[in-house]
Amino acid sequence: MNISAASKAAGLPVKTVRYYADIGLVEAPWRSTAGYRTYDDAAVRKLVFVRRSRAFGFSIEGCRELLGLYQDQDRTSSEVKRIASKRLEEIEEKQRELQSLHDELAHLVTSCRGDHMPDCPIIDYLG
Amino acid sequence: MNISAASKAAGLPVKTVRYYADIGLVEAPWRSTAGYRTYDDAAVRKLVFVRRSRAFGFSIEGCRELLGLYQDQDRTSSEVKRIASKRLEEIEEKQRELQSLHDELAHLVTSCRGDHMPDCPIIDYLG
DNA sequence: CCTTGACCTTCCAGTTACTGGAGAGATTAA
DNA sequence: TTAATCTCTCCAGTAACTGGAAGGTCAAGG
Repeated sequence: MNISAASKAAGLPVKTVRYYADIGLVEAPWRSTAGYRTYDDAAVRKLVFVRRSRAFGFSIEGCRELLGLYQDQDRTSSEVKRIASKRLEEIEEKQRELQSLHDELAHLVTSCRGDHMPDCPIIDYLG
Repeated sequence: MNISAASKAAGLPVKTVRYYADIGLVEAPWRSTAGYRTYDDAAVRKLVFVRRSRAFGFSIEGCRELLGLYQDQDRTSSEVKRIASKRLEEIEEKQRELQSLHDELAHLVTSCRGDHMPDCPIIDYLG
C-alpha cells in the first residue's frame, strides 16, 4: 500500500501520515526500491489508533505511550486506565474553565443592548 | 514607566508586553533616550484590556479588533456585541465537543476494570 | 517510444502566541 | 568602581501539522 492508499484507509491526510512517520510515531514498515513508503494492514491499524486517540485530545506523546501499550502483550489495563483517567480529568478541568468563561461572557452579552450607541458593558468590563 | 513596571501593573509578563509591542497590538507610547520602552497609564489600560480579552479566549486579531472599538468613540455597542456573541458561540461549540468527548471517554474509563490483565475496552475502542 | 498526469520524495517555511536565552548596552545602589 | 539589575535586539523553540517548491517514479494512452 502506498501512502495515499494508507492515508485513505486510516482516514488521515497524506501529509499527516508522513509527519507521523517522520517523528517516529507510526513508521512505514517498508520502502519500495524507489523509496516510496509502503504500509501494511498492521501499520494502518496503528494510524487509525492514533487518529482515534488524537480525537480524544491525547497529545502526540500521549499517543506514543498508548500505542506502546496497544502493542504490548504484557500491558495491564490499569496502565491504560490511568492514562485515560488523566485525560478525562484534563477534559473536566477544561470544561470547568469553559463553563465559567461561558457564564461570564453570556452575562455580558445579555446585558449589552447592541444598539447604535457606544455604551457597552462588555467594553466596560474589559477596560 | 519602564517595561517591568508596566508589566506588573498590567499583570502580564515582560516578554509578552514586548511581544504585543512588536506585533503592533499595544506599542509603548515613547522610548527613553537609551531606547527603553516607556509606558503611561493609558497604555497600561490597553494592556489590561488585552489581558482580559485574551482570558476570554479572543485571538490576538480579535483583541486587535476589540481594542480598536475600545478606543473608538464612534463605536456602536452592536459591533461589540456581535464580536462577543461570535466568541460565545465558539465557546458553546467547544463545550459541546468536550461534552461528547467526556461522555465517551468516561464511559470507557468506567468500563475498564483497571487490573493487572491486558484486556481493556479503552484499547479495544481505539484499535 | 514518448508524453502526460498522477503520484511520490525531501526540504523549507508558516501557523499561534508566546517563551527562553545569548550578547550587549544602561542604570542604580553600595 | 563594581556588582546587580534592568533593558535592548535577535534567534530559536514550542505543538501538530499544513502548504508549497523542486524533482524523481510510474502507469496509461497515442
